[in-house]
Amino acid sequence: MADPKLRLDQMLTKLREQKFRITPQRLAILKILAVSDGHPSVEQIFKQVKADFPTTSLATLYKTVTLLKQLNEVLELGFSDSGNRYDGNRPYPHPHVICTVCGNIVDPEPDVVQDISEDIAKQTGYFITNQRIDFFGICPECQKGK
Amino acid sequence: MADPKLRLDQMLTKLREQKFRITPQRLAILKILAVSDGHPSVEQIFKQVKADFPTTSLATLYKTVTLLKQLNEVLELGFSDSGNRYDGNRPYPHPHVICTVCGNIVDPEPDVVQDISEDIAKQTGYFITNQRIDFFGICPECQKGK
DNA sequence: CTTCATGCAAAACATTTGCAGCTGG
DNA sequence: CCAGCTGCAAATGTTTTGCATGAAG
Repeated sequence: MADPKLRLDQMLTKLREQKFRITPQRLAILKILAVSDGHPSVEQIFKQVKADFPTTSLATLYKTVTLLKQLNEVLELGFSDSGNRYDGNRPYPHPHVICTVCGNIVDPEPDVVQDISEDIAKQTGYFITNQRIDFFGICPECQKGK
Repeated sequence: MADPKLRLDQMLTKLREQKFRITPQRLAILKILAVSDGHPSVEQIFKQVKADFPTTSLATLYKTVTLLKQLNEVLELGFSDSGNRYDGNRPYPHPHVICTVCGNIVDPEPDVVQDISEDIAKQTGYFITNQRIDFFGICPECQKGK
């Protein structure tokens, strides 16, 4: 995992470069996304943000996350059947392994996944811009619980 | 692509085996999912279904799709930022290539993607049950249109 | 006939938006 | 200062649900 402090600085720099304001609300959100421990949901981020800066609203959280997505400073994992999850620590596409029982999400070592975008592009004629690779299963903890 | 007539028969057999009723509404939905041309959305399926059996309601469509998902006779591609898409022709996990402009979805040849589930399982300790591999990009048609 | 399926309308959710007022730089 | 940000509340869009009616087997 990238150093959270470094990531926070990178995000702040990006905002300043593009003349976006650093508000206390945004700072509180950035701090949590820089760590992104366990790939939090909006609701989880919201809870933590309120501990840091209590008057933050959900709308602001959504707006900030949308902004960071546009700046490519946060990776959104969209799920149609539950809240989306966020990774601000590694904001580039990478595979995820998701527990279908407790919802925990971990990153496997990247080297097990070869990048086949080029093969796909050659074969389909698509100009590939992004990818999403998810594995679903049951984490070691939840296997024990059976 | 699997033969649509064969797929329809397979689905009907599965329903009968499990004592689910074959209603005209279900039959109309199954016919469309057996082809699944272009991986239709609920709205697209709904439009086609109504052409075949006009009194079908959206609720019934959703209920039927939910049933077929449980029977593993349709694959749902969930997207958090737009309607879900469905594939009843190949109802097992396989990679998809999605145009971010027009929404078209195609299946690449499966052989370009090696299955790394086992490596992932070994490395993370997760018991892997499912996977989802999506490539996003711009299809040949939409590239022309630029 | 009896049980299951349908269709309507209302509910449930996550997310987005409009806008008046506030505030960072 | 004042453009951009916040927070509230209302709107949105998709999917689910409760329940009375209808039809499959």
